Amino acid sequence: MARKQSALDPQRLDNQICFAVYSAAHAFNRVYKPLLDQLGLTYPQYLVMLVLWERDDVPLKDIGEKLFLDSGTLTPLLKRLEAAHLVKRTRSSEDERQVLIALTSQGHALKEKARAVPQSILAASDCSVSELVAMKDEIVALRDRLNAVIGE
Amino acid sequence: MARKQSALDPQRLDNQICFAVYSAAHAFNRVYKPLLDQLGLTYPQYLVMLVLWERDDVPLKDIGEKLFLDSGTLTPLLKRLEAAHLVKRTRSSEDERQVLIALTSQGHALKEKARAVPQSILAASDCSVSELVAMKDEIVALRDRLNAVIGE
DNA sequence: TCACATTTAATTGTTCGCAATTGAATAGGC
DNA sequence: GCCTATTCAATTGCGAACAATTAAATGTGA
Repeated sequence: MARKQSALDPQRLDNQICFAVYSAAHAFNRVYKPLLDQLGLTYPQYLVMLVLWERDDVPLKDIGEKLFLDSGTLTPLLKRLEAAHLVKRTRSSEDERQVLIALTSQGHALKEKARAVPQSILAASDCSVSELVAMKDEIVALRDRLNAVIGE
Repeated sequence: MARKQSALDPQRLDNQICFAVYSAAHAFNRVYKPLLDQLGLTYPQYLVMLVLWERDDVPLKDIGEKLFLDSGTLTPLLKRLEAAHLVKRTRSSEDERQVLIALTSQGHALKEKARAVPQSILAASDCSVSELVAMKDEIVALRDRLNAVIGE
């Protein structure tokens, strides 16, 4: 039974959860794009803004830990957000190694304009909130198990 | 009840399924990295090889449709695979617009070396196969709904 | 046949994402 | 205090990812 075998073949593209996650991430990105264009943000920039809207004046390192990104990604990204007058970067006076990221008034104001984004995404998902929450929790749990393996 | 409110706030990072998917994709990538380094492949290159191991001598366009990638991504990627002697790119004689991608003998041979990869990923997932299959199917269904919205 | 639209890859420019390195600031042991 | 290790951000280089454009081949309708 060739069909049954291919349905179990772990080397088949369609059987790989990783490709499912990878392609879903790209699909989300394409849905977000037109929404975020109106805000003048890319998706990773939007993630940084979400972090800052929750807590302002945060070290770069903390943003990196929340988003699983390092300074090689964040430094140029934050410079672009600064060039767009959404954040300010200042060295901490207590610890000169740290760079603190603070919202500007424009950065604060953008939160209101961004309020409609999650609703649009929910609509595009065509799925109940409870289903999405359940999926999200499963995916987060899987991600955390994977990250635990890396940390070894 | 501040806690309950934040647990429902759709503008909070932790409540966004998209971030769950995005960060899980990166976590997978980090688990794959050391495995694929041994094969001399990046993850997107590995995906292309998976497609070719299923069916050889495929137009670039077909690879793009399977992986949801366009020529802007695939053309340079395939040139790198060609430089690594894993594939050959030739113009179709029936339709000169198309570029056909064929495995070299080295490209074929790599399939055997790659056989251990899915098992390592499964182990890192620390999860039963049936659970992973169920999650995969849910994520694929979500992805397809998102892609349907984009196509409108 | 000829004009026009469509399809397909390639190219250009911008932004991520990360490994590896560098350099400055801080912490800890002596 | 002094030497060393650690921490943190920035930098460099490479490989995606994608929008927008270009160019060539093919298809289609008058």
